[in-house]
Amino acid sequence: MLLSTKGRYGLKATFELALNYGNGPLSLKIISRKYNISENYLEQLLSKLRKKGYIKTVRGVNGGYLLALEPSEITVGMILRALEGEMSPSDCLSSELCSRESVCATRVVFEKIEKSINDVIDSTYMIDMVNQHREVMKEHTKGIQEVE
Amino acid sequence: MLLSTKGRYGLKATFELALNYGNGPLSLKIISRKYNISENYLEQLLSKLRKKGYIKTVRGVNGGYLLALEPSEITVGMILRALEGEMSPSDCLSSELCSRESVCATRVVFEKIEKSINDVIDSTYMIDMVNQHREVMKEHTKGIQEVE
DNA sequence: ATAATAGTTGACAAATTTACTAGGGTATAT
DNA sequence: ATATACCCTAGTAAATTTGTCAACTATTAT
Repeated sequence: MLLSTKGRYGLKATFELALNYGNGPLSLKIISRKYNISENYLEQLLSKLRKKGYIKTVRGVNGGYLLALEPSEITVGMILRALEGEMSPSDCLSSELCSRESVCATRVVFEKIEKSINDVIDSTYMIDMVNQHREVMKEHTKGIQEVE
Repeated sequence: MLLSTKGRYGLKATFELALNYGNGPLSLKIISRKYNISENYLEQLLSKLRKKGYIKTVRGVNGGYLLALEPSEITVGMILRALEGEMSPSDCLSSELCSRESVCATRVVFEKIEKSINDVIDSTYMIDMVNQHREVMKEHTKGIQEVE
């Protein structure tokens, strides 16, 4: 029931872009080094997000990636679904494989789980993550020297 | 982000035992045929549940599996965790790998997702599934002949 | 113009997990 | 005794995950 690295890496990278929002493009190299993620692998993930229109790129010297929308317009759910597909605990919710829709007791449970996950990821925006992070950082550096 | 068949099959089988609660053991053969699950595979799953003390067995002729607890004492979470491990969307929540606990913004998101999943699965008992199922069946058979 | 930087694409492969299968062993009702 | 049913371990084929690699294309500072 884990998210794969796709969703986890992709969310971290998108958060990083949100942190940097307004300061020009951030290169793949910088992001991948900061989070210790394979450059080429992360590239594939960001490519998917670009195709969805959540991020955009600037090529050439000093190029890199930027959010294509404001941090208040991008949800965790948008990112995770782009990279992981539907956040559903069971195939039988999305496909037509389940023949006993009206009767299946486990289906009802899976629907509840799915709904609870979606409630969280669709109500959490990049801006929320940024604000929360800055709040924590403020606490954290009260008297502590920290290199991020 | 799918549950594997372990969790799905195991939950279905446990639900079946809950439906049958009070009526003696139910054999592996009957359960696996009803849900179209490999007999040997399901056996391995039920073995884990037995070791956890959620179900018990009767060997020999007319033997089979029974709930070891009442349907009101067994949660969906108990079954899923026994078969899938912790229902956590990210390793960094359970392991010590994550070095930036206090600062990691994605961690906060994963914690929220995990909590929402746990809220659902720990508050849904076998008896709830049975009651819900019987309710649906009652509706469903109003004027319809159905063979379950 | 061109060197440096950066993104794009597609093939490929190691590692891991999943979903079984096989087969011998043990207990029990008849 | 024996048919039935659970118990246990090992193996394994397929799928998925998690990358890696290499060649290519595009942009821009100089």
